[in-house]
Amino acid sequence: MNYWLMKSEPEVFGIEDLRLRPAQTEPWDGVRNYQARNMMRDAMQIGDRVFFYHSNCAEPGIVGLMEIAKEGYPDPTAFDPEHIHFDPKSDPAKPTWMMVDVRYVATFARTISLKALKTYPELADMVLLRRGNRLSIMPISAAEWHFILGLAATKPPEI
DNA sequence: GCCAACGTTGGC
DNA sequence: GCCAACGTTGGC
Repeated sequence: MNYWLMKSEPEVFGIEDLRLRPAQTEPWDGVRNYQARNMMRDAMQIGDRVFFYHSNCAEPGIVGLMEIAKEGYPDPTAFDPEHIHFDPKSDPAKPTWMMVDVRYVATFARTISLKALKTYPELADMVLLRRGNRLSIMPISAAEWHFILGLAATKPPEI
């Protein structure tokens, strides 16, 4: 069992959009970064748990939980010239870009904000909090996972 | 809207 | 292979 964090801009696709999808499941398409691609292709497994992170919004932070519903497979948006994530260099016979399917699990009663996450020494080594980090998909350690779940289950983090 | 940080591109 | 220019991410 692995733990992950995946970012999305809520104005584009937020956790409420996922919750309302048929089967509450959605392909996580459009990732065009090799590190993130490698994690989806090589490491993510069905049943892995995922934090849903809202980025580029009024209150960036972790808003809920998902799980991996389908392991890495080619991202068809890379081959669609009409699509915003079209990549003319990607060969359908040898796909460059991969995606996974995610399934909705839960929405937290309150966002665990980036600002709050930064206040806990237990989370000091989180990839998310490393200076200059821009990965849209990143691993979470088991210790970090359980600590953050504890925050969500108890009183809402202040700040 | 600004801008720091980082990845990618392409000239050489 | 170097590296400057450019584009993107994402917090603020």
